[in-house]
Amino acid sequence: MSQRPPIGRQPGQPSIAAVAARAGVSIATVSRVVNGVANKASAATAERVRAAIRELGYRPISAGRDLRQRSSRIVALLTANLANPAMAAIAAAAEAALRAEGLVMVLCDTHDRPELQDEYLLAMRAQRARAMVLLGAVASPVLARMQQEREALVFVSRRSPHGAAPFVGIDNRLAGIEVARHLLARGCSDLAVIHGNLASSATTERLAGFRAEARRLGAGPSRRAILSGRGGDHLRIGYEAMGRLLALDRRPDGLFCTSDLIAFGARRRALEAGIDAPRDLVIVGFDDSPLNDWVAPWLTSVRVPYDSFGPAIARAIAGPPGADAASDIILPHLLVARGGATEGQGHE
Amino acid sequence: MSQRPPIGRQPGQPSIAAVAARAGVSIATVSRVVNGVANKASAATAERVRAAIRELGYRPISAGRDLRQRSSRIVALLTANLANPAMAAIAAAAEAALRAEGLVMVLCDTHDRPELQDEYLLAMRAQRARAMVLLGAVASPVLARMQQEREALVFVSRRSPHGAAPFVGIDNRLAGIEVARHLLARGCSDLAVIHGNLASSATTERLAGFRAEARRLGAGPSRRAILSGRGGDHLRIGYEAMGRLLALDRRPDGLFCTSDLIAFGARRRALEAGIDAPRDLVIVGFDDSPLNDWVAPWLTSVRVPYDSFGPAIARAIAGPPGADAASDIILPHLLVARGGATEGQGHE
DNA sequence: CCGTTTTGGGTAAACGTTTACCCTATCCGG
DNA sequence: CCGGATAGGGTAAACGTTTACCCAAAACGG
Repeated sequence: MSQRPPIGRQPGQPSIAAVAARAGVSIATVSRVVNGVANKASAATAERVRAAIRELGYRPISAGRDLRQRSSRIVALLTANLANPAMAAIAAAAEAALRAEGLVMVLCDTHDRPELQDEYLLAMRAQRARAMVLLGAVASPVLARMQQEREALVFVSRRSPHGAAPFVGIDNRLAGIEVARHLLARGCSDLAVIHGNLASSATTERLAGFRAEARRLGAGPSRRAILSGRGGDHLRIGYEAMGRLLALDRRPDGLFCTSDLIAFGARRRALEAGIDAPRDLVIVGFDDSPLNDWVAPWLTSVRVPYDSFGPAIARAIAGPPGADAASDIILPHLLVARGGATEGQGHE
Repeated sequence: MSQRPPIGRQPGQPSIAAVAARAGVSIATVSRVVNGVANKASAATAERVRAAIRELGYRPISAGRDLRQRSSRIVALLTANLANPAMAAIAAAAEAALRAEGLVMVLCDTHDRPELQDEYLLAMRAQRARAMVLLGAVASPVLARMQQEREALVFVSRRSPHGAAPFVGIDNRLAGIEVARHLLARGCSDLAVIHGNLASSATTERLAGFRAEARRLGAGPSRRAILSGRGGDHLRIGYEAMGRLLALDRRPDGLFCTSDLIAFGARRRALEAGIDAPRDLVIVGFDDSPLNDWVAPWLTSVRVPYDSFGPAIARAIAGPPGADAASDIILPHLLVARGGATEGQGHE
């Protein structure tokens, strides 16, 4: 059965010992040169070592280092839903930023399920991941425990469900306010909202800002016009909720969806009922994936700055591990108006 | 400066020794129980060990195992472009399938750049990745070398640029043929093509099938109606090429884009010129991301079976490392017709 | 009842790094 | 010319697993 070569394959893979031998120094010296320890090798020696490394094509095996240092160069990114282009965009940005710091990103899709999230957290701790980045965290036992054990955690987009912790994201409340203003500025009088999981701080903050501002301007949406949906599939949530919205006696003319996917679902349902956006109904989404410019010219959306997320995440990881609240990194967002009078309002 | 605790953090992390002590056995026994080695522990002992593991919350640190076994549980997935929802969908499927096998997936975005691909390949080999999955490989020196050193490589979607190697994908040539038939069946008489990088086997095969079948049916597109674009941004390629297509004396009424993103770009340019799809122009794309149903009801596209890619990739990895040509895994595709007569043709 | 397997389990040697110590020259200020 | 710093570099001990050996006891075939 065990027809695979006993164990010692990888003929190429030169070890540090091979380099040391070739350069005529000890492995300690090679290690020090590799890691750039100062005052530990003469210029000549260092150059000899570097030459040997080049010639052999040596790269330190991470397992050795990881074992010794009790920590790896891996950073785990747990995303709630990779099918969401916005999440994918952030993941891509994070990957680029992390690798610029010499870190390796492993990607896990939790599908917003607590057990899966826990399983991943445990698996990643066994990998001695340097940090876990939660892009859309959900409450779970292991997460709670790790947070109080001060494991290196960074919450992106959605705040920790278990108290203060390092956070990277935008000002969701302010964005909600801007959306309300935008809809009213476009002449909408009957507002409605379709939102996802209220356990997400992003959702609740957006919603709170929106409602407060709409009410302040005398156009607060009725309670019956604020719909939510179960499950993680935003497309279906939007589709299904729009159906209910259409059944209302007074049809809304302005709709805020707390994610673009919800907006996609809602619009499709509306179209089926002969209602076209933005002609009959102004829809505002959230996230504004880079693809929107190409596939959704009808959708006004709040753009989160994907590219800035990468470096911000990297910074959060490099930062103090015991970072409390104050260490939040809030990035600027931008309401991108489409399909109407060409207006756009920024936020410094 | 070195204010971080000297080195021995992680108070929680129990090691195999702790488990052994608690269960009153040697670490060897613990290891054997963990790995399910038969006939090496009595039922009673095994249960005692398992109890200790549960109580301590023990998980083997991978670095230890990796070092000893000279191989990790990491599988690297190098994708050409994570911004493409189709690639993201495949990545997500692969991740799920791999983790079901106890493997961990690390994601790298090569942006279709050879140097970056090489850098990643080297980095992943240093991680002792069990296999590298190339989702859209590009020719590069390190890739060529690794392939001839029989490193575990799996090519997805796009074949290896360096000769025969394990492959997972669809029958691109056949798909191209079906696209030609579809356009003609919809009454198009002037066909055009916009394609991406010809170094991609997927592109060339699709193109070849399409041209051959169109010609056979007496409607081969003129040479001037086959356009390509430089760079990796398919959206721009489509947009720009469509511009050139519009300048042609005879405007095509059927367009084959070798990726959906190209189609998105093309359609937008067409719209700007007042040409609407599918009314004035039938566009067929390729990949058919799950989002298309929601955002692109006008786009007919060849759907690749994302979900099947995950298990197929896992199988390819588990398979013989020296797998030659014959080990290709060809998955069924499906032409999804939208925006016209509701027809759909499958392929078993 | 003897010889041979099989079962159950411990010992210790890897695996490839990093790094705390140790040691020897030099250098340099006075 | 002496004493201390510093530069340059080697030795060996971790790090946490897996697994090749070794060995005792039990089971078993005759």
